Amino acid sequence: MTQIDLVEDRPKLGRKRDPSRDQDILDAALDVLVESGYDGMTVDMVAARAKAGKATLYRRWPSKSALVLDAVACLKAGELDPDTLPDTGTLRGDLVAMIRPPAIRDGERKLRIMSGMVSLLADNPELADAAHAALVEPRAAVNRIFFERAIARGEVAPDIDVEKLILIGPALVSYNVLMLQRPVTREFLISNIDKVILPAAGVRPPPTA
Amino acid sequence: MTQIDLVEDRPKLGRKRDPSRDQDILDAALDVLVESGYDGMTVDMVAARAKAGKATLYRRWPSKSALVLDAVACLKAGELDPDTLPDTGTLRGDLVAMIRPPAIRDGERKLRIMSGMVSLLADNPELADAAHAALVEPRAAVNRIFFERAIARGEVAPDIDVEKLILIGPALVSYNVLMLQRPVTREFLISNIDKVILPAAGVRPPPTA
DNA sequence: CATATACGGTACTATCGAGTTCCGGATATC
DNA sequence: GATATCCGGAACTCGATAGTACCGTATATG
Repeated sequence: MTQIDLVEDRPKLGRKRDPSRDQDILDAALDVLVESGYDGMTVDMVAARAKAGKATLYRRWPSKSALVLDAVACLKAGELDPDTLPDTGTLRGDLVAMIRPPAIRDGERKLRIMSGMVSLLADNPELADAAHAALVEPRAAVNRIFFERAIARGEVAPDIDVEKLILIGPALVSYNVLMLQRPVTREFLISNIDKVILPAAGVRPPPTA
Repeated sequence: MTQIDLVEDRPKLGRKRDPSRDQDILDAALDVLVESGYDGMTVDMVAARAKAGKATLYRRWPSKSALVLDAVACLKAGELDPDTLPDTGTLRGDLVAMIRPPAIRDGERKLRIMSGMVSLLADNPELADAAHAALVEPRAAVNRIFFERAIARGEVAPDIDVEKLILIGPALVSYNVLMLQRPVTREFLISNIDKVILPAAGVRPPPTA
């Protein structure tokens, strides 16, 4: 056996690598990705946006694709605290309570990140996994909590297909934004809840006609 | 006024342009677009696939983007004959009757064409319009017919939001394929109909439990 | 204060792809 | 059969970009 443990060649001398630059660069990468898509984005754009030298980027990531993968993987959910989640007592109340301008903006941003990579996902399982974990699953998890609460309350039947229901909202929004190129408005989200999600969940009358 | 009408410089001499090559090239362009996405596709790939010279392509279209735009715009619906459409007497029957392997394949192909261009649509309204007309609208039109028949039969209430309901299916399928990277199966489509679309339309019991 | 490394920035190399040009051969008109 | 234009194909130009090398400067250890 060769010495495997000391492989981490940590330099003991010289200036230290500034860890705060990492996040700046990853943020810049996501910004550029949103604006230009994966193919339209250049490493120089990212460096300029982060006010960093290109060499600094390549000192930390071996390639553009590795940088983007890391940027997506490090994208935090930021809305998944079960404590900060609304709990209004009704399924509709919970779903509607999630509609707030910052959440809408965040969702649209994530959608554009996704759209900038869609054509890569097919032949890049790593990226597809990272994208799913960072962009799709967090929102689905929130909905999952709402539905399980509703089941526990007896508000919806326990045999509903939760995994399907939690995807209706994201699917409608993503189709609306990416395919139809329409903005996401509060009215749109409310009508999704009242006209599609709640009927599919078997909740009788949308409280407001 | 200058002579505007004779601008069409039709050559009267020499070999004629073979119109059948047009469709071959457009088909090849769509194939490559599906497999590689807009940015991954090269004009050489398209020429090779169509067994054509690159010069032949540029004799007919001024640029790669014009070629792709034309390829998408010329993509025909091929399923919109109101005569060949199923008419089973129930909304569910009509929707289920549309589930056939060729239609599934066709739908997935259109979806991948769309995904190969998603990031272009935002700053290319022409392309967005062409994509919508060729890829989104034909399928929506079919569903619209089914829902309007159902309303005429009294099967569903006349005040339902048809324009929203006809998009549920496409939205669920596109999310399933593009975001979740899952295949489109017959069971998936059936469950979309029974668990989401029909409840949203207010059709009481999914005939099969 | 000497050494080693990180930093932002610039210049460079190598590759790749859009678009052009030219070729020999095929096919049309006159 | 002369001429003009098409065809598939190959060679070319030119701009853009991933990745590398190096600069002068800043900051850490010893």
